[in-house]
Amino acid sequence: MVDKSSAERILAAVRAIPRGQVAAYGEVAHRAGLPGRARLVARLLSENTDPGLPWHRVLRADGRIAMPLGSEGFREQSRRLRGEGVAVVNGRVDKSTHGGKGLPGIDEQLWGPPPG
DNA sequence: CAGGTGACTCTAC
DNA sequence: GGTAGAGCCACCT
Repeated sequence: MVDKSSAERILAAVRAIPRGQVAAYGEVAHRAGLPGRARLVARLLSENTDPGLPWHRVLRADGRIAMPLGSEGFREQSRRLRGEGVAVVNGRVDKSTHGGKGLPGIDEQLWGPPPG
């Protein structure tokens, strides 16, 4: 793995996000080996058309969905997240209730520094 | 080459 | 908890 295209690394990092978990644009970019390219991640997701890509697991740094409430993409993202057991409240991912299912803490799984 | 834009992020108030 | 400003990178006009 020397250097595939930045896009491929980013897409790989997004696909690497476990089901029921979420990651921030900057976090994904960092994992992809592209620190500071959060905007590049956003642009890729906007251009991406792969239905198998868990793009809905990518949120902003504050846990907010990176789209206006009521927007088509917003509803799609929130719906998919809920389908995975992730609670979405007011356009924001609830990392406290876990949906009341006893799911692992999202913030402790992926929001902190990446595991070694 | 300069200026504007965006599914971003950080710091300061 | 919020808003405002600046920094950031890739792309378009």
